[in-house]
Amino acid sequence: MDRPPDAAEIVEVVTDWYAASARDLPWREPGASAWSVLVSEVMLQQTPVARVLPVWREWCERWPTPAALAAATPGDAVHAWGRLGYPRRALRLHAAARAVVEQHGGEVPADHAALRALPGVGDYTAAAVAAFAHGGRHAVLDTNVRRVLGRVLDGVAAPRPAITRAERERAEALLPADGRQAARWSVGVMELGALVCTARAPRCGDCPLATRCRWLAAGRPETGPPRRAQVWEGTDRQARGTLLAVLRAAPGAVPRARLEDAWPEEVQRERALAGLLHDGLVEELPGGAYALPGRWGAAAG
DNA sequence: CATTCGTGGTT
DNA sequence: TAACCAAGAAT
Repeated sequence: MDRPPDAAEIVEVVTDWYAASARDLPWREPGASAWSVLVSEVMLQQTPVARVLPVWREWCERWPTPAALAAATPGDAVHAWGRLGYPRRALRLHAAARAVVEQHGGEVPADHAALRALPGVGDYTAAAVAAFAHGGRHAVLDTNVRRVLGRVLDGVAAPRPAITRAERERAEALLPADGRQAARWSVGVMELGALVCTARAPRCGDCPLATRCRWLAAGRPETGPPRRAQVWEGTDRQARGTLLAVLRAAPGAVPRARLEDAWPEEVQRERALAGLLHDGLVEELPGGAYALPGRWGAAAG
């Protein structure tokens, strides 16, 4: 449980690098609200920064507080989510906004457990919001941080698919005692993984940890079995995405025939539609039409 | 613990 | 160009 002897050194090197090399992202600005940080973190789950930026700006302008989003319909959130992918995140963010209003007086909580209890907020996002928005001292273990620590400290190219207890305890042991310094270290090591210690073509020549990296010292060995390639053509996900795209583009309700045109294969279309209805991403109207939830009467935009 | 869940840029 | 993959969460 003791801090590794060179922990302070690694933390200092990374935080110095971050101060000089970090991207200028709006949710990192001093004036960013905890709510805007939460919105960014949920949007950034499995979605690249470049695609998040314009949607995040639109959301923050339109719904600057949890109460503002809570007053909208879930369908409005799904619609404004656009093409970020994994649209259930939009639904969960909307549900989180309502929970914040109802259970936390409209203020995004600073407590990790309270954050973790919000819809769409897992271990990573709870730690990130607690740390980045509130200065709390929490280990922030996303895929970037796991990759950097795995390479530098373990000498392996990629971390295991599932996070281990030992990994979490080590990350906690690395944390500076002060919460805000810990947050700076966390965002710094995350940024290092995003910009330098990347999954595919790491730029070890630009890495501040190059002289301390076990993986680089070992000659950057490829370790572990390659991940199974994810198929896309003909999957239920593609069908769901296609159907939801039709509903997103429509001003209001959509007749069933238009969904049948969008995905002619019946068995898969019905399965996908049933899934969307089950998830609450789509609403079935009395007349046999479909719409984003709460947007059946929506005019345009 | 393994699966499911979008999307589009990069290599 | 097909494959890869980008700040995970829920079940």
